[in-house]
Amino acid sequence: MRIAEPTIERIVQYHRLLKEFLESGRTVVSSKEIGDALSFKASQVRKDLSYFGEIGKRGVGYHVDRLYNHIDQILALPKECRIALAGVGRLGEALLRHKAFRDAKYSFRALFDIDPGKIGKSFRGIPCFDLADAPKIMKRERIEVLVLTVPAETAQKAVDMATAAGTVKGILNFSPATLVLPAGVLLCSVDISLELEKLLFYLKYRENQL
Amino acid sequence: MRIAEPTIERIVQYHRLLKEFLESGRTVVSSKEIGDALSFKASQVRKDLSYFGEIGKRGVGYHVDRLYNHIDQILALPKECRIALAGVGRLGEALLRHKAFRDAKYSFRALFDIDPGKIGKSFRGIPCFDLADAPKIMKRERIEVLVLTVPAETAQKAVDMATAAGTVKGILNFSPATLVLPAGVLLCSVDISLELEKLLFYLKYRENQL
DNA sequence: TTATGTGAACCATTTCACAGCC
DNA sequence: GGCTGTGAAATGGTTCACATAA
Repeated sequence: MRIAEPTIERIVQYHRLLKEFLESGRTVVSSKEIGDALSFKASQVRKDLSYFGEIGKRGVGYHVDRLYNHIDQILALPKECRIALAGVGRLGEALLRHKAFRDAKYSFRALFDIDPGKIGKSFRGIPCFDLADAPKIMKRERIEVLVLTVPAETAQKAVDMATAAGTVKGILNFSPATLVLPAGVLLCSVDISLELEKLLFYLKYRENQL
Repeated sequence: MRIAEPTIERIVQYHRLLKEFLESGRTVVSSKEIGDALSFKASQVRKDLSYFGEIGKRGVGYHVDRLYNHIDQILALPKECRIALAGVGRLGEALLRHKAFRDAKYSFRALFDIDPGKIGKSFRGIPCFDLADAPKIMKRERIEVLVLTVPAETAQKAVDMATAAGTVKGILNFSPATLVLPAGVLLCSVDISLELEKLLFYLKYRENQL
């Protein structure tokens, strides 16, 4: 059965919340309590959790420990995930140190840029290569995930170079470009300008409605 | 009439694309051409554009100049937007210089942090204050939008401090925390860890399906 | 009695299909 | 003839309501 994107977004949030509950020594939790903590409806929580089997106890709730481990299984990576980052600018460097990647399972193996001032240097101990060498390096390092923090103009070229070797399975894209990908490569985009413009549109729009 | 969030996300993308077309000297464009460029269906593009009035010409397409200006009106800010940023870490600094904010309409007026090593200093010419002084500064500077780049643990406190004066209308949140907001404050969240976990879940999930 | 699990109802969004205008 | 604008149909996602189990 297919799992919808909004569902998996919520699953990730349940995972976080349950980790907190687990650390605070809590043993049981109801769908209502989870929903209240994350601003979802209790029925939504129950439906999401039921996609992966019957895990709660009727009349009782969910056993925190059991539910956490269950979701952990769903989200856990089978093995180490080898990552490369293209575009060693401010945002790229911020991501190298970001909490999201601070897990033993994730490892940055290579950086790419087109700036001669950066090529050959290391950042946080990770070597920066010329983007032109990406096909060779991606293959050698068996990189599966590419983090894209290049300007929009360079984004497609970076994708083409990085996916040429065929090792890349997914891209986390921070550029505002529309990308053409080889078949079978998954894309997840974070478009900061778009989020800002969306927020400002709604602020303006709401004022006009009043 | 209410405009759905997916629609406004696409509108922002039409705006970008039309700017490119305008600069390249193109004069007319069809819904199919817009759709192909951004990976949307032509019917989707037409429906989106029709929400804001009849703007195309039947049998012809959309006049690039006219359509661009039309969307520009929809998205344009009525006036300067005064922004503050809480959490002057790597990500915060990256955002201060990010292209998304590089527009005469946006102006960062204040930064906030709890690190004594940062308080009193300036970053990119913008003064950093103690988060405890946020109520006073937010009011004085009449800040309408808050960009949140603090760790999850500090996020709620930063929101409480920054919204206390009642000037803040919207928050662009980069922390993975669930926030409680005063009534009437809009929230737009960018959760980097969540996006990464989502991508990796789908990679794993897809492999298991094969 | 309490809280889950789930089919059915509901609501939102996308896509279709074609009438209407250039 | 070609392409937009738009009701209607289809799809996708959320919420309800209640049977079920502890």
